[in-house]
Amino acid sequence: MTQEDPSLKERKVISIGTVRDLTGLSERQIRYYEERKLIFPARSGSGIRKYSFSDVERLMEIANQMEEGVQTHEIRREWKKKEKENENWKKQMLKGQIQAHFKQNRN
Amino acid sequence: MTQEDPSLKERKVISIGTVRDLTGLSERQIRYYEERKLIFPARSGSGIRKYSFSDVERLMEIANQMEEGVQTHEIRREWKKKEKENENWKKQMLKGQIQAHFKQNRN
DNA sequence: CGTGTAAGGAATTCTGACACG
DNA sequence: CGTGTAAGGAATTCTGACACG
Repeated sequence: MTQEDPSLKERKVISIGTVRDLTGLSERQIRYYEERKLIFPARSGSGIRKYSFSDVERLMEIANQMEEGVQTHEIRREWKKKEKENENWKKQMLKGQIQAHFKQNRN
Repeated sequence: MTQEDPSLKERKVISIGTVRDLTGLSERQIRYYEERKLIFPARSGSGIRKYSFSDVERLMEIANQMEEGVQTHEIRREWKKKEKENENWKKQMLKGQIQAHFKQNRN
């Protein structure tokens, strides 16, 4: 109904204590993963970290990787890789769209 | 992906300061509307109020009503009324489903 | 490297109350 | 009735550091 929904999952509104409860991680761990550039909370005016549901999901993925013994460094590397692949995929899709468009016009 | 999504909007994870920022209402107002049974935050173990995105939406509707000069009492009354109507509507739908089912079986 | 913890301070939240109207 | 505010206390969060390994 109210149209501001699209990004509910991305809104940074959850503070670290709640994230702790949601993920089962310690605050120390959550802050550390930020230090290692795995997670990027927003900050309230007074400097308090605010997380989104997306961030919470991400933290749970990180927790899984860590359990498997993967180092934060590796997690970050893999993440960036997938990010790049995703971008390329989007580019290809766009290309396809454009070609399809011209094809249609020629018929 | 992670299957716990359905209720993202209902998860009580936002504390009152953030709700204040999101709605523009004062904390006093937010607590008062709770006192008047218009909103029902959860409580953390230590007694801190936690709101959902749904609650935030609701608060914005309340704010609109209040601006129009409607009393909390009236808002509550109207709300309960709509709730009841909604329940009846669901019952009717269910009835329809059942009838359709039997009809199909007879053919 | 990843995480626990004690330390000190700042910001948040809570309740009950007085105020105005 | 609806809301502001000062009051005192409890819970939360923050950072930088020491510890272990």
